Amino acid sequence: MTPERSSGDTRRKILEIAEAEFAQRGYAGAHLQRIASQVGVQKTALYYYFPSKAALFEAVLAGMLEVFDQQVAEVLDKPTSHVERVLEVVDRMNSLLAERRTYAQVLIRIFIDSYEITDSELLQDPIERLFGRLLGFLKEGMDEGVFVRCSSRHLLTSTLGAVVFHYATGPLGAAIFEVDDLFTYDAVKWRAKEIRSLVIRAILVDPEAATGV
Amino acid sequence: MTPERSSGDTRRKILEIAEAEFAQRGYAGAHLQRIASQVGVQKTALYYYFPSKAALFEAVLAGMLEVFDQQVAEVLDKPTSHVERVLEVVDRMNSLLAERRTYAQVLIRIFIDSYEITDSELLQDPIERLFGRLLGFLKEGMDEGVFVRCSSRHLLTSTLGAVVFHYATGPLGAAIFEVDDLFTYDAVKWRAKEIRSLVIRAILVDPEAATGV
DNA sequence: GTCTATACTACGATAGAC
DNA sequence: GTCTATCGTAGTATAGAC
Repeated sequence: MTPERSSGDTRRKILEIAEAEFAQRGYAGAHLQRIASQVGVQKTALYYYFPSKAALFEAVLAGMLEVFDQQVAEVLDKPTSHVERVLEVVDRMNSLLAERRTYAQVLIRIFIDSYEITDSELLQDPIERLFGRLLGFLKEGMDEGVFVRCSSRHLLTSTLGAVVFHYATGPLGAAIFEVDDLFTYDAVKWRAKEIRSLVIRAILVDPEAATGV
Repeated sequence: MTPERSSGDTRRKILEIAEAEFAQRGYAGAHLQRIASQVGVQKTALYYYFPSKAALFEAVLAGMLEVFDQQVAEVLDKPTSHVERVLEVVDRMNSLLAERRTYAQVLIRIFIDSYEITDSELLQDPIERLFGRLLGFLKEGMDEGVFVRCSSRHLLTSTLGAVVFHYATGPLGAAIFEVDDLFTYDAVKWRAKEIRSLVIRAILVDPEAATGV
């Protein structure tokens, strides 16, 4: 093992468990006590790594935003067509939200709980970068005439809501689907197919053209 | 004034303020202290009307679900076409979410925080009724061949996410739109137009047919 | 129907031993 | 780097006066 194994491991483990805790219970509902005991340390040990609960929350959000931004950038920087890229972004989002099952809830909470984090400088930058990237891409597609012409901002929040909300619905959403879990292999594959065809209809000027992409 | 003015008024005022408090801060983040002081009574006075914080939360959710269900039922029971009705439901939702600015957040929290409320009998019924209504309507439209054939459950969560998320985005969403407030008359009218055209493209087999409805 | 007073618990956070 | 001990605050909730 590497020399820093223990040190880096604990910090990473704290972030991982805190992410799940914040996702399920929100900022106020998450308790450092619970996080610490799941990590296997005393509550106060958390303060060695993060100066406060708010700082821990910010670190969790920043980490998640970085992953999102990296994934989105990787797709959008490809030299493929706008049609191909928008579908790949949606696919990638779906996979990411399914693979890391806390992300959808955390992402929605970034907005819903934004009263508590709007003044966080650490997050302003990644948020602006991510949304700027996506808005710019949508506008390009409209200018090229392959995406329907409309408000790119509305299209973005609508699509985001459609894509993300599904995985954030928790037990109640599972009940609607009459399954135990929305994150099984089959459920995710089904979701990918459904959200893809919805996006095709909602965004593309010529939905037929997307067949086979 | 009516004889019961004071009594009914206080209860109503508590519900109204609690709704805003729960919406903004979530269940755990809402404090009875803050609710009481905004109502203008002592914290303990709340316990005269509701036996516990959880009961108050349930009452808030139940009230909101009832309004939603009533609005949806009113539209869906009309003898008009499926195309007309689906657009009117979306319009009505948009108006309702805009008029009562806490609803979007509360609605999303019902799902996201559903770990805390899945065992509430008071809410099971209205939730099932509302979603049953909407799912049945979507299936009917598909059977009639006017809505695109796909999973009605996926279509419902996607559409719900698209419609509701926008108004739940708080200050951060406002920042994306570069406005101070998403609830101004103009902003709401704009949103109505955008979400309507998105729903037309996403749900209707023949989007052109919706012009003029 | 609303108040004062209060019990009990748990939170986030700090200080300092090891 | 993690612990024990502890502080101050604030939470939900109860009992009983008025």
